[in-house]
Amino acid sequence: MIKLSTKGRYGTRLMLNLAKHYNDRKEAIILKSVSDEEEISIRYLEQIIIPLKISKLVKSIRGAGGGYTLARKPAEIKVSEILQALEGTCCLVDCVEDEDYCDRVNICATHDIWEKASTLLHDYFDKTTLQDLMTQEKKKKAKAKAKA
Amino acid sequence: MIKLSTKGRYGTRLMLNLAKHYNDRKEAIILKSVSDEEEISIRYLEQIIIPLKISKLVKSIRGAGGGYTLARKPAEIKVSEILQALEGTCCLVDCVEDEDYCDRVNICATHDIWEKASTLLHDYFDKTTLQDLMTQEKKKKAKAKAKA
DNA sequence: ATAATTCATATAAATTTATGTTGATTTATA
DNA sequence: TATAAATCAACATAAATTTATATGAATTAT
Repeated sequence: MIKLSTKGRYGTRLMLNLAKHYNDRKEAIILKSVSDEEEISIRYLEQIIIPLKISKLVKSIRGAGGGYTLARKPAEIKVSEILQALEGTCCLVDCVEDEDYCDRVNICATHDIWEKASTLLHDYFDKTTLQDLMTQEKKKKAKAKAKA
Repeated sequence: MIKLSTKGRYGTRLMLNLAKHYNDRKEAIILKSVSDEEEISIRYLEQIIIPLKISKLVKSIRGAGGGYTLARKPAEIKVSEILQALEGTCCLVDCVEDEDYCDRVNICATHDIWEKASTLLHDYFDKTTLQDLMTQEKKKKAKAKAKA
């Protein structure tokens, strides 16, 4: 499997969860709440949110009544930014990002297809925002409801 | 990083190497030769080639004078087949392949974007064959030579 | 017989994934 | 001002997976 790490997956769900509450009221959300709703260990979420904070995708409010909020509106946060913060890059292989990684780069045809594939992924994630995810989720829920 | 495993990377190079020699003469190629040319541990190649054999992408000839050959012409072997054999799937996340993996599938919007991204990747690798890679490599080498 | 080679398993090292612990720091609020 | 709630920080541990090497058995051409 070409693997998206749990950091990337959980981090995106974390951000989507913050996005949902961002719509309700702009209160700070505590990780415990995200942990309960998304069924992800709070200890792991604590590790995952650090790079999201460093990349200024979330803001933290310390102390009692504190928590986290999105730093920007859901429509202004791209999935590519989330993955960039968590995975470092959208590339499939090291040799795409770091040309010095392997001295075959200039003669290796496989390098080119991993690069092209990485671009396909990045372009897709770059045009998908948290707002898009919320819209999509509403659709899905309506569909699931209609089915029941 | 959305990571293509070394199995997938090395396995594709292994197949491309066999493809190159398939053109010369259709002799069996020993892994030692692939190991030398691609600078990949022969022990690791031995492990990687097993699933390729199981998926009938390569044929093995045992004993002295033996080795491996492609089971079909390079133009008839898709990169998607190689990755399928080595990675099990082209999917980015388990929940795309196995709907029972997570009970949120029907309400989770992130599932949908991983699925869409997986499809993008698969479609691309499905239209790329070993022959395409060889053509691409010739181009690259000519370019590198012209530059020098 | 011998040497070359695949085939099969075992082991080891590295990384990812996840949880646990302890405590410091900040801040709302009673 | 004391207390509780929450982030922040720095570890330590452990399970699972990936990556890689090691050893030897089985097969076959010469």
